[in-house]
Amino acid sequence: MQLSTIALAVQTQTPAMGAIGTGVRLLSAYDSLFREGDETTGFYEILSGAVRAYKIFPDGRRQIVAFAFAGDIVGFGHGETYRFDCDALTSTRVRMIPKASLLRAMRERPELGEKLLEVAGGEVANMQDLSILLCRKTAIERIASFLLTMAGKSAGPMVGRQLPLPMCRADIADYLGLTIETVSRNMTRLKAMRVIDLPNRGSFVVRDMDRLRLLAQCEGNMH
Amino acid sequence: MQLSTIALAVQTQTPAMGAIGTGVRLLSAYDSLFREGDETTGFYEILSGAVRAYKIFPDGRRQIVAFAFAGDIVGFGHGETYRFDCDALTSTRVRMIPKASLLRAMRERPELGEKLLEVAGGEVANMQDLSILLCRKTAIERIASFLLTMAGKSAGPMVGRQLPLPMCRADIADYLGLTIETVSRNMTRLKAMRVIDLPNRGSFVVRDMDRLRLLAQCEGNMH
DNA sequence: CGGTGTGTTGAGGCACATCAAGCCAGGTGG
DNA sequence: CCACCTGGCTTGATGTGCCTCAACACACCG
Repeated sequence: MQLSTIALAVQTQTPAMGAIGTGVRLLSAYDSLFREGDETTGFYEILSGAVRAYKIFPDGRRQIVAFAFAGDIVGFGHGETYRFDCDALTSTRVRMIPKASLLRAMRERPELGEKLLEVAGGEVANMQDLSILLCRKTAIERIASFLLTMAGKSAGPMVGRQLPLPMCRADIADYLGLTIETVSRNMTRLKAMRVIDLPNRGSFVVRDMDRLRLLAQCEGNMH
Repeated sequence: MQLSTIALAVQTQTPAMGAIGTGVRLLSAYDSLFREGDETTGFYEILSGAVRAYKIFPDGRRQIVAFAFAGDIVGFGHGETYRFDCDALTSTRVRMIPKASLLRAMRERPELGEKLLEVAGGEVANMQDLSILLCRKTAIERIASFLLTMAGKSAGPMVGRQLPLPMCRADIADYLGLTIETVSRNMTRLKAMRVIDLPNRGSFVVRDMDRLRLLAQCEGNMH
């Protein structure tokens, strides 16, 4: 299943991490990046595609903790071993940044440490938003918020254009703390309200950004 | 498990931090440490007492993001300005660590940066656990988890002894994403089950640690 | 063509929210 | 010392949003 991880020893240059990263890996859909309990060998910078990070409970419940897209870095927030599973949603390229070399680079360039602290801070902020979303918002508010952030992820105009939605309903449900049925119902509800359109699997269109924002902001229809 | 988001493993006695801190402030109950939007002047080490960090929404809803106790450090995960309000639960002493001096120290001793990065990572992890708690657990599971972490916070034996519970029901409710009524009902339910005891306001006793653990682990009574 | 996996739609139940009293300890003033 | 108030907590009755269970629609594939 997840054997096709071809390691390419390519030195790609991105502004983010410069010359630190070395190995680039190519993942197919649902290939694993790392598993809960694995030793944390390093961080991964997503070059293209998308991944999901999640935890599975003994009783089968699953919580997707984050989606990450091109430009994001995953692997933070773990100690000696990874605390979550992480795998690709679609065909994905990642660059591995070994922990050791990151620490070495940090010794040489302390400003890098500051930068990383900032990144970590942003991550914390995201998680706080997620917590709020999960316990203070209704189903339709959660979906609206989710679609809004998904729209924000892709470059270019956000309205009236097909935007990628690379994850399946089950992934969305497990991220938002809902069931697939509730996700489906509220998506069609948003479609009926002419706020979004669902032309096909794997993409969506924002038709009325203002109302989408309104719904996401908890102001929408809480009577 | 998921409590001290802002709270971290940096110990008071660490020589690293020791010489950095300067001003000590004394707060009474509900005195503010900082407010959302304030410029981040620095971090605070809790010397004694306890604080809560929270966000208030335009519609009045409140989400407590973390509680922090003696030995914890708050103020991480913010950019130029603080991302949430923070104030004391009880009489509390804090030591302020100015941001500038921390950055200076980081340049001189890069290993400090590592430590802080670890700390930030732990914070992210805690927030992820909180997300899981908020959307995958039932009311009684949330309360059990909460009491378990509260028990873990205080030194000494955890069973059969009065443990401090410095926050009111409303604080617990806003942390766990429940109402005060639901918190109250499930606390008395745990008491009726002889898992805990509630001798008086501001404290609780663990009577059956195994069952408390079981309940917290999502295994408890999910039919 | 049936088989499978993903998404949609419908009916009914349950956990938690909401609304509303009532309880109890601490404080204050007569 | 008691009457009264206040705020935090508990308990009860009722409503509702989401879950559960179940069937169906549809695309894809051998």
